[in-house]
Amino acid sequence: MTISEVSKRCNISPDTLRYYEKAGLLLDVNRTAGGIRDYTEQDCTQIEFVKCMRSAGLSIEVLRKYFELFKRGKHTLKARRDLLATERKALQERFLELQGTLKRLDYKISVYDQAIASKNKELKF
Amino acid sequence: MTISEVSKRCNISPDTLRYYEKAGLLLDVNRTAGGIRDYTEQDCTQIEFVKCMRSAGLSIEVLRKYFELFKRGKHTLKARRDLLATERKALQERFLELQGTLKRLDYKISVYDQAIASKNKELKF
DNA sequence: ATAGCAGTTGGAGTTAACTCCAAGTCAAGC
DNA sequence: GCTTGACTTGGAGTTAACTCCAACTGCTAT
Repeated sequence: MTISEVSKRCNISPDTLRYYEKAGLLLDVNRTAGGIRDYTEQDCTQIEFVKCMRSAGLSIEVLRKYFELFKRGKHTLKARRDLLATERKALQERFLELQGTLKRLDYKISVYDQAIASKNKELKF
Repeated sequence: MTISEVSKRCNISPDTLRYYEKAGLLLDVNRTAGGIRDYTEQDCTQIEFVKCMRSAGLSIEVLRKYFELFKRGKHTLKARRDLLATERKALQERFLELQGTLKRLDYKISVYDQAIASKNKELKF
Protein backbone atom coordinates (compact mmCIF):
# COMPACT_ATOMS: atom_id res chain seq x y z
CA MET A 1 0.00 0.00 0.00
CA THR A 2 1.30 3.46 -0.87
CA ILE A 3 1.23 6.38 1.53
CA SER A 4 -1.71 8.01 -0.26
CA GLU A 5 -3.76 4.81 -0.05
CA VAL A 6 -3.11 4.54 3.68
CA SER A 7 -3.82 8.23 4.00
CA LYS A 8 -7.29 7.81 2.50
CA ARG A 9 -8.04 4.60 4.32
CA CYS A 10 -7.01 5.88 7.76
CA ASN A 11 -7.98 9.47 7.15
CA ILE A 12 -4.57 10.78 8.16
CA SER A 13 -2.55 13.09 5.89
CA PRO A 14 0.60 11.72 4.23
CA ASP A 15 2.56 14.43 6.02
CA THR A 16 1.27 13.23 9.36
CA LEU A 17 2.08 9.61 8.48
CA ARG A 18 5.66 10.58 7.66
CA TYR A 19 5.79 12.71 10.79
CA TYR A 20 4.63 9.80 12.93
CA GLU A 21 7.18 7.50 11.37
CA LYS A 22 9.99 9.98 11.96
CA ALA A 23 8.82 10.44 15.54
CA GLY A 24 9.11 6.69 16.11
CA LEU A 25 5.41 5.86 16.23
CA LEU A 26 5.58 3.21 13.50
CA LEU A 27 7.77 0.13 13.53
CA ASP A 28 9.99 0.01 10.41
CA VAL A 29 7.79 0.60 7.36
CA ASN A 30 8.96 -1.35 4.28
CA ARG A 31 10.27 0.45 1.19
CA THR A 32 10.19 -0.54 -2.48
CA ALA A 33 13.48 -0.76 -4.43
CA GLY A 34 12.92 2.88 -5.37
CA GLY A 35 12.67 3.97 -1.74
CA ILE A 36 8.89 4.40 -1.67
CA ARG A 37 7.02 3.39 1.48
CA ASP A 38 5.05 0.15 1.11
CA TYR A 39 2.67 -0.29 4.00
CA THR A 40 1.36 -3.70 5.11
CA GLU A 41 -1.98 -4.58 6.73
CA GLN A 42 -0.08 -4.81 9.99
CA ASP A 43 1.22 -1.27 9.53
CA CYS A 44 -2.36 -0.08 9.06
CA THR A 45 -3.48 -1.77 12.26
CA GLN A 46 -0.67 -0.01 14.06
CA ILE A 47 -1.54 3.33 12.47
CA GLU A 48 -5.14 2.89 13.57
CA PHE A 49 -3.92 2.19 17.08
CA VAL A 50 -1.80 5.33 17.06
CA LYS A 51 -4.70 7.36 15.70
CA CYS A 52 -7.03 6.04 18.37
CA MET A 53 -4.58 6.73 21.17
CA ARG A 54 -3.75 10.18 19.83
CA SER A 55 -7.37 11.20 19.64
CA ALA A 56 -7.82 9.99 23.20
CA GLY A 57 -5.10 12.43 24.16
CA LEU A 58 -1.99 10.27 24.55
CA SER A 59 1.02 12.35 23.59
CA ILE A 60 3.42 11.63 20.73
CA GLU A 61 6.11 11.32 23.38
CA VAL A 62 4.29 8.57 25.30
CA LEU A 63 3.60 6.63 22.10
CA ARG A 64 7.22 7.08 21.04
CA LYS A 65 8.30 5.55 24.35
CA TYR A 66 5.90 2.65 23.89
CA PHE A 67 7.29 1.75 20.48
CA GLU A 68 10.83 2.32 21.66
CA LEU A 69 10.24 -0.26 24.39
CA PHE A 70 8.73 -2.51 21.77
CA LYS A 71 11.85 -2.36 19.64
CA ARG A 72 13.97 -3.36 22.64
CA GLY A 73 12.29 -6.78 22.62
CA LYS A 74 10.22 -8.93 24.88
CA HIS A 75 12.05 -8.20 28.10
CA THR A 76 10.16 -4.87 27.99
CA LEU A 77 6.71 -6.52 28.05
CA LYS A 78 6.11 -5.53 31.67
CA ALA A 79 7.31 -1.96 31.07
CA ARG A 80 4.95 -1.62 28.11
CA ARG A 81 2.08 -3.07 30.09
CA ASP A 82 2.75 -0.58 32.88
CA LEU A 83 3.01 2.33 30.46
CA LEU A 84 -0.39 1.42 29.03
CA ALA A 85 -1.84 0.99 32.52
CA THR A 86 -0.59 4.45 33.52
CA GLU A 87 -2.15 6.03 30.45
CA ARG A 88 -5.35 4.11 31.02
CA LYS A 89 -5.58 5.53 34.51
CA ALA A 90 -5.06 9.10 33.29
CA LEU A 91 -7.67 8.49 30.60
CA GLN A 92 -10.13 7.18 33.16
CA GLU A 93 -9.72 10.38 35.16
CA ARG A 94 -10.35 12.55 32.12
CA PHE A 95 -13.30 10.34 31.32
CA LEU A 96 -14.90 10.93 34.71
CA GLU A 97 -14.16 14.65 34.52
CA LEU A 98 -15.77 14.76 31.10
CA GLN A 99 -18.82 12.99 32.49
CA GLY A 100 -19.13 15.71 35.12
CA THR A 101 -18.72 18.45 32.55
CA LEU A 102 -21.40 16.89 30.37
CA LYS A 103 -23.80 16.95 33.31
CA ARG A 104 -22.86 20.53 34.04
CA LEU A 105 -23.55 21.52 30.46
CA ASP A 106 -26.87 19.69 30.50
CA TYR A 107 -27.85 21.59 33.59
CA LYS A 108 -26.74 24.92 32.14
CA ILE A 109 -28.64 24.28 28.94
CA SER A 110 -31.77 23.45 30.94
CA VAL A 111 -31.35 26.71 32.86
CA TYR A 112 -31.13 28.53 29.53
CA ASP A 113 -34.28 26.80 28.32
CA GLN A 114 -36.12 27.93 31.43
CA ALA A 115 -34.81 31.48 31.07
CA ILE A 116 -35.96 31.57 27.46
CA ALA A 117 -39.36 30.14 28.43
CA SER A 118 -39.71 32.78 31.18
CA LYS A 119 -39.80 35.74 28.79
CA ASN A 120 -36.06 35.82 28.15
CA LYS A 121 -34.96 36.41 31.70
CA GLU A 122 -31.21 37.13 31.74
CA LEU A 123 -28.77 34.83 33.62
CA LYS A 124 -25.63 35.41 35.67
CA PHE A 125 -23.39 34.11 32.86
CA MET B 1 -9.71 39.30 45.82
CA THR B 2 -6.32 39.89 44.20
CA ILE B 3 -5.06 37.99 41.20
CA SER B 4 -2.66 35.88 43.27
CA GLU B 5 -5.45 34.87 45.64
CA VAL B 6 -7.66 33.78 42.77
CA SER B 7 -4.65 32.09 41.23
CA LYS B 8 -4.15 29.93 44.31
CA ARG B 9 -7.81 29.29 44.84
CA CYS B 10 -8.55 28.26 41.28
CA ASN B 11 -5.13 26.79 40.56
CA ILE B 12 -4.63 28.91 37.46
CA SER B 13 -1.53 31.08 36.99
CA PRO B 14 -1.91 34.87 37.16
CA ASP B 15 -0.57 35.01 33.60
CA THR B 16 -3.32 32.70 32.43
CA LEU B 17 -5.96 34.71 34.28
CA ARG B 18 -4.79 37.90 32.55
CA TYR B 19 -4.60 36.02 29.27
CA TYR B 20 -8.19 34.80 29.65
CA GLU B 21 -9.39 38.28 30.48
CA LYS B 22 -7.63 39.76 27.46
CA ALA B 23 -9.08 36.98 25.29
CA GLY B 24 -12.57 37.96 26.44
CA LEU B 25 -13.28 34.98 28.66
CA LEU B 26 -14.10 37.05 31.73
CA LEU B 27 -16.79 39.69 31.96
CA ASP B 28 -15.30 43.04 33.09
CA VAL B 29 -13.18 42.43 36.19
CA ASN B 30 -13.25 45.32 38.67
CA ARG B 31 -10.15 47.38 39.41
CA THR B 32 -9.05 49.26 42.53
CA ALA B 33 -8.26 52.97 42.32
CA GLY B 34 -4.66 51.99 41.62
CA GLY B 35 -5.64 49.83 38.65
CA ILE B 36 -5.24 46.48 40.38
CA ARG B 37 -7.72 43.72 39.57
CA ASP B 38 -10.24 43.05 42.35
CA TYR B 39 -12.08 39.80 41.69
CA THR B 40 -15.52 39.06 43.13
CA GLU B 41 -17.05 35.71 44.12
CA GLN B 42 -18.99 35.88 40.88
CA ASP B 43 -15.76 36.30 38.91
CA CYS B 44 -14.42 33.16 40.59
CA THR B 45 -17.50 31.18 39.65
CA GLN B 46 -17.01 32.29 36.08
CA ILE B 47 -13.31 31.43 36.16
CA GLU B 48 -14.18 27.97 37.48
CA PHE B 49 -16.62 27.57 34.62
CA VAL B 50 -13.99 28.58 32.08
CA LYS B 51 -11.49 26.21 33.68
CA CYS B 52 -13.95 23.34 33.58
CA MET B 53 -14.88 23.97 29.95
CA ARG B 54 -11.25 24.41 28.92
CA SER B 55 -10.21 21.14 30.48
CA ALA B 56 -13.10 19.43 28.71
CA GLY B 57 -11.58 20.69 25.47
CA LEU B 58 -13.69 23.72 24.55
CA SER B 59 -11.47 26.19 22.72
CA ILE B 60 -10.64 29.71 23.85
CA GLU B 61 -12.36 30.88 20.67
CA VAL B 62 -15.67 29.16 21.50
CA LEU B 63 -15.64 30.53 25.03
CA ARG B 64 -14.79 33.99 23.70
CA LYS B 65 -17.84 33.78 21.44
CA TYR B 66 -20.01 32.70 24.35
CA PHE B 67 -19.03 35.68 26.48
CA GLU B 68 -19.25 38.02 23.52
CA LEU B 69 -22.85 36.92 23.04
CA PHE B 70 -23.38 37.42 26.74
CA LYS B 71 -22.19 41.02 26.57
CA ARG B 72 -24.65 41.70 23.74
CA GLY B 73 -27.54 41.19 26.17
CA LYS B 74 -30.50 38.93 26.63
CA HIS B 75 -31.60 38.81 23.01
CA THR B 76 -28.67 36.40 22.57
CA LEU B 77 -30.02 33.85 25.08
CA LYS B 78 -31.04 31.44 22.34
CA ALA B 79 -27.72 31.81 20.54
CA ARG B 80 -25.83 31.07 23.76
CA ARG B 81 -28.03 28.08 24.48
CA ASP B 82 -27.39 26.75 20.98
CA LEU B 83 -23.65 27.32 21.28
CA LEU B 84 -23.62 25.33 24.50
CA ALA B 85 -25.75 22.59 22.94
CA THR B 86 -23.35 22.32 20.00
CA GLU B 87 -20.38 21.99 22.32
CA ARG B 88 -22.25 19.51 24.44
CA LYS B 89 -22.84 17.35 21.41
CA ALA B 90 -19.18 17.42 20.40
CA LEU B 91 -18.25 16.59 23.99
CA GLN B 92 -20.65 13.66 24.01
CA GLU B 93 -18.97 12.28 20.91
CA ARG B 94 -15.53 12.58 22.45
CA PHE B 95 -16.93 10.98 25.57
CA LEU B 96 -18.16 7.93 23.70
CA GLU B 97 -14.92 7.68 21.77
CA LEU B 98 -12.98 7.84 25.02
CA GLN B 99 -15.15 5.06 26.40
CA GLY B 100 -14.22 2.90 23.43
CA THR B 101 -10.55 3.71 23.82
CA LEU B 102 -10.69 2.81 27.51
CA LYS B 103 -12.13 -0.58 26.61
CA ARG B 104 -9.48 -1.04 23.95
CA LEU B 105 -6.74 -0.25 26.44
CA ASP B 106 -8.26 -2.64 28.98
CA TYR B 107 -8.22 -5.37 26.39
CA LYS B 108 -4.66 -4.61 25.33
CA ILE B 109 -3.48 -4.61 28.93
CA SER B 110 -5.17 -7.99 29.49
CA VAL B 111 -3.41 -9.34 26.40
CA TYR B 112 -0.14 -8.11 27.85
CA ASP B 113 -0.90 -9.82 31.16
CA GLN B 114 -1.54 -13.09 29.35
CA ALA B 115 1.65 -12.72 27.31
CA ILE B 116 3.64 -12.09 30.48
CA ALA B 117 2.00 -15.04 32.21
CA SER B 118 2.80 -17.27 29.20
CA LYS B 119 6.58 -17.05 29.60
CA ASN B 120 6.90 -13.57 28.07
CA LYS B 121 5.52 -14.41 24.68
CA GLU B 122 6.03 -11.39 22.38
CA LEU B 123 3.05 -9.58 20.80
CA LYS B 124 2.40 -7.99 17.42
CA PHE B 125 2.73 -4.47 18.86
C1' DA C 1 11.43 58.89 51.70
C1' DT C 2 13.08 54.68 50.43
C1' DA C 3 13.16 49.63 50.07
C1' DG C 4 10.67 45.94 48.67
C1' DC C 5 7.08 43.42 47.00
C1' DA C 6 2.82 42.61 44.41
C1' DG C 7 0.68 44.25 40.72
C1' DT C 8 0.43 46.31 35.71
C1' DT C 9 1.38 46.30 30.50
C1' DG C 10 2.78 45.02 25.73
C1' DG C 11 5.09 42.00 23.51
C1' DA C 12 8.29 38.19 22.87
C1' DG C 13 9.18 33.21 23.58
C1' DT C 14 7.75 28.32 24.12
C1' DT C 15 5.63 23.83 23.24
C1' DA C 16 3.14 20.20 20.91
C1' DA C 17 1.58 18.59 16.90
C1' DC C 18 1.12 19.11 12.87
C1' DT C 19 1.36 21.26 7.90
C1' DC C 20 3.58 23.16 4.08
C1' DC C 21 7.25 23.80 0.77
C1' DA C 22 11.13 23.38 -2.50
C1' DA C 23 14.09 20.58 -4.73
C1' DG C 24 14.89 16.30 -6.15
C1' DT C 25 13.75 11.10 -7.64
C1' DC C 26 11.28 7.42 -9.82
C1' DA C 27 7.96 4.62 -12.59
C1' DA C 28 4.57 4.59 -16.30
C1' DG C 29 2.59 5.97 -20.54
C1' DC C 30 3.10 8.16 -25.06
C1' DG D 1 13.64 9.76 -24.25
C1' DC D 2 10.37 12.92 -22.30
C1' DT D 3 6.44 14.37 -19.66
C1' DT D 4 3.58 13.67 -15.80
C1' DG D 5 2.28 12.71 -11.39
C1' DA D 6 3.16 10.53 -7.00
C1' DC D 7 6.75 9.94 -4.04
C1' DT D 8 11.06 11.36 -1.33
C1' DT D 9 13.72 14.53 2.00
C1' DG D 10 15.10 18.26 5.28
C1' DG D 11 13.63 22.03 7.03
C1' DA D 12 10.67 26.07 7.57
C1' DG D 13 6.05 27.76 8.89
C1' DT D 14 1.65 27.54 11.52
C1' DT D 15 -1.66 27.28 15.32
C1' DA D 16 -3.46 27.20 19.97
C1' DA D 17 -2.68 28.13 24.40
C1' DC D 18 -0.13 29.45 27.30
C1' DT D 19 4.29 31.39 29.77
C1' DC D 20 7.86 34.55 30.44
C1' DC D 21 10.04 39.03 30.52
C1' DA D 22 11.32 43.89 31.10
C1' DA D 23 10.04 48.10 32.44
C1' DC D 24 7.03 50.47 35.13
C1' DT D 25 3.59 51.72 39.11
C1' DG D 26 1.94 51.94 43.60
C1' DC D 27 1.01 50.45 48.45
C1' DT D 28 3.24 49.30 53.04
C1' DA D 29 6.50 49.12 56.57
C1' DT D 30 10.58 50.96 58.43
